[in-house]
Amino acid sequence: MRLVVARCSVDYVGRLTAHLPLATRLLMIKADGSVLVHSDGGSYKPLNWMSPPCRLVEEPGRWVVENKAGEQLLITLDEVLSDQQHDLGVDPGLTKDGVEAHLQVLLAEHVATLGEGWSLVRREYPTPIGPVDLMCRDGRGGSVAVEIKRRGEIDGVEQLTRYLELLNRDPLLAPVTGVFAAQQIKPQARTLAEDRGIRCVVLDYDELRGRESDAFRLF
Amino acid sequence: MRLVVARCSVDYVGRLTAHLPLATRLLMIKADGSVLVHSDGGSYKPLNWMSPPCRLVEEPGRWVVENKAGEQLLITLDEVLSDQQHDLGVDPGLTKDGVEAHLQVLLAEHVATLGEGWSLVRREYPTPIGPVDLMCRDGRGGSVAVEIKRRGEIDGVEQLTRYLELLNRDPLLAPVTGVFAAQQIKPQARTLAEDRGIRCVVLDYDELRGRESDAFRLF
DNA sequence: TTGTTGATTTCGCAA
DNA sequence: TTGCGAAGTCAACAA
Repeated sequence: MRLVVARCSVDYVGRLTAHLPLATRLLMIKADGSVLVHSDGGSYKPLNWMSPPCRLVEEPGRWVVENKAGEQLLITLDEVLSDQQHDLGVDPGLTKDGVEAHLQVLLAEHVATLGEGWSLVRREYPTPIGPVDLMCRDGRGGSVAVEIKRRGEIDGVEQLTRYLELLNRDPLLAPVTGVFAAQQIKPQARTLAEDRGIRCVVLDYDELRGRESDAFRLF
Repeated sequence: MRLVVARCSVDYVGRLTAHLPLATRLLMIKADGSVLVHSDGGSYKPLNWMSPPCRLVEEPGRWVVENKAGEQLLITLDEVLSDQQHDLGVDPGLTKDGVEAHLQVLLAEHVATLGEGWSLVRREYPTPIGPVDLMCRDGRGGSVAVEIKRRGEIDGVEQLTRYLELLNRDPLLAPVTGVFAAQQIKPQARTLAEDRGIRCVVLDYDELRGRESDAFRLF
């Protein structure tokens, strides 16, 4: 990785046109040729960048970074304040926990959270327009499609609605009711869901994880 | 901005739990206290980070970055290979062109692109569930709601459908037809739209911009 | 290769 | 401040 601190102006021409006037910035050139232009603030997103695969051509006082699609990042260097190279090697990468997939696994193991006598038919129940997160049977044996989101927004309700419309065409399955389960449900999503007869359930991740621990403690 | 190259391991505990095993990485500490952990590859997104506002506490061999919500980024330093500080100053920032807002302005000024005798009623026509991008009248005086996207996907069709359903409840306005206008319309979105009687129009940004230039040339 | 969905999304605008 | 939609979204995963 090469780190250059320089007074520069930057122009991007590609999916849009963007210009950065002259200022001092950090230019990060990664081993794969990608370039990031960072200022001293903002979030993790660079002011401007070129994603790999791309190639950097260095001319005196000017860098041209171009990718296959013809998008260009032009960096005009006014003054280079620092230029250093480091060999970082390949990164072993990140391990995560706590995302939607985990929520799905947890709720699948504890469908009783949704109601007494509920049982799981299957996780990732296949339909022609995509898998339903959970297919369950409620206490009276009725089919229930459950859509799980970390944050419940209108899109999720629309998605579940499409599943329900399709599933209810199957006479062997119908009637299929719907449950929209999320850690947080936005008011507009809740209104739309309930207007369509879909039940909303707010999930408590820590509580589900707690039940998980309890289950382990039995052994 | 402070740039540290170090062999380190990183743990994030917050909205999720994530771990980075020992490796050589770039640690970028911005003036606002935010920290970015970059490897020599991947995209512009860091492997791990803490967004501002947050504060960094330096202990021997260990950095603790914490924000108000109690999310923590723990960096365990094994060996510091480089540590340098640069004064970048405040960045003047980015100017953009070519986004959806501009498309909306351009099409509003050239609704005739959509059909002969068409006129604009108003841009950002308000409804209880959000503003319709353009409300127009077609050559025969019929109301038309236009949804504009850069890339037309299913979400946009759903959105327009909700608007149309609502607008058609108003007897003074009904019947309201729909136009889904985008620079690019995905096949699935087109199928869904046309199935619902919504007309699809592919916009040519350069052509609209050209008409704009033509208009200026008249003066 | 293409499409779909999630994201510690981030970012910008408007109410 | 909050909420919502767009993003040069990116990235992972399935078809």
